[in-house]
Amino acid sequence: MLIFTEINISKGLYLRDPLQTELGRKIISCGIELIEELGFEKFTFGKLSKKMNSNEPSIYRYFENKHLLLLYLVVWYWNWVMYLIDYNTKNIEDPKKKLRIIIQNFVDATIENPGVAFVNEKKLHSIIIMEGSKAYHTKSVDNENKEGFFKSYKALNQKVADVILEIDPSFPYPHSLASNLFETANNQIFFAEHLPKLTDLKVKSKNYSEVVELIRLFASRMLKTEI
Amino acid sequence: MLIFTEINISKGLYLRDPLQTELGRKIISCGIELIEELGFEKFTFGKLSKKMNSNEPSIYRYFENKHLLLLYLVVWYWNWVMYLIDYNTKNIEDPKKKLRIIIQNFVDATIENPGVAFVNEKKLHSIIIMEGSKAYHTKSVDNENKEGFFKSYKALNQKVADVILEIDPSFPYPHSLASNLFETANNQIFFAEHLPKLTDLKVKSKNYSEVVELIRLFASRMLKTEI
DNA sequence: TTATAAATATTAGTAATACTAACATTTATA
DNA sequence: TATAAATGTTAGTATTACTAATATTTATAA
Repeated sequence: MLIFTEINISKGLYLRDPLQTELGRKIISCGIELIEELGFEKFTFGKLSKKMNSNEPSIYRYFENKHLLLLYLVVWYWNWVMYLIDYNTKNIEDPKKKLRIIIQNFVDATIENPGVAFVNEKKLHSIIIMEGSKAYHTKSVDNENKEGFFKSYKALNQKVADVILEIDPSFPYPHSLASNLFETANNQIFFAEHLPKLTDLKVKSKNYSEVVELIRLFASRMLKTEI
Repeated sequence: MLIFTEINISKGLYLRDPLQTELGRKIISCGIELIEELGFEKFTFGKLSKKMNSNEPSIYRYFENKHLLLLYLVVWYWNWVMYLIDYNTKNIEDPKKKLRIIIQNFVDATIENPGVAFVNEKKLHSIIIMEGSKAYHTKSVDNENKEGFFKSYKALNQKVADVILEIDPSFPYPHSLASNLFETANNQIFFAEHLPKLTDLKVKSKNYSEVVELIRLFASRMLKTEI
């Protein structure tokens, strides 16, 4: 069995590794709770420190600012999805079956058994849906890309692109399709929950089965074969 | 010829209609310049007032906060794309041809002739690519939806969904495909410009022809007919 | 066990942001 | 010319996004 580790998180993302200490793990767990509750704009390190019964300077010793904490969580999520895909596609040869599993894990990386005690995967998933794109839609994205902060997303994307090419080696846009399936999954869930006129899906109480069906149909038609 | 007006912008979005005064139009034009330059996080009304040689309280008489100014610009963009589509698909019967024109206008709503003197469409387009999704990925989205702030996006989406259904009346996800084509266009441009490993496209100096090709292939395969 | 280092907490501070109130001045309109 | 509307000016508050300095607690090593 694979072990889920965070060795893929770039050093530069944090000042002190939050996984190594109790306080660091509390920043992650309470940070997830509070960002999910308040939304990223209203979330501050001051409020987080109160929730943790700690203090602002201690948090600043771990993360330079709240943007890098969000990015850390998003990178964590990408690693978590990568782990789930690796784990669930192990020993599976059929690339179509692999893509089916990938889609399932794209849509709902929360139904799997708990990964790490201090990470609430359901709330992390909510943060990805609501705040995820803010982690890279910033003026600093190019510098952060140079620092290697997005290599998890790229690795995940490359893995999916490879499966796409296994299914159809002549498909001209494997990377675009891979990122599109991932982004579309998150986006259509957001629309279903907040702007339902922009989608045909119904999502009731976090039941994402219709989303899986949609993404499978998208993938099937794009690759001209039943996924 | 159609006239591009802003009657579709909900009253609640602003405190005083910026189109009615010189100062209001300056808020829009300088706001576009400055958000594009600084990014939305670093953009403040204080900086904007200095750029305009005006003052903060005057800006606050038009917009409650910078989030609503961004949303105003995004709604403007949706209306602008809607206008372009209406204008360019006028008297065209063939729904496939209509969808082709829609895709062209999704990808690049800037190559058309200038709409309104005080709006720099190229910079507005850059803002949409970089900051657009922040206009609705907030905790206030449900309230703002109730206020009708997203009716422009819904109307645009419905128009495209109708064309999709003209092409294939049995297609099960017309609204999802419509929103997906729009979001994918913006997203793949962002990736091409900032995280190129996540796409197969090359975008050099704002030449989006490859993006149009990609979206056309996506649409063609989804609808099982050459668009 | 004690010495020492490392981590955390406390206090206090600054500059910037996100506003609001009160009032003065300019500009438009009746 | 009177009046209202719009804009400008000044001044203020609460919050945010940090940082510095120092005290205290906790872990580890001699």
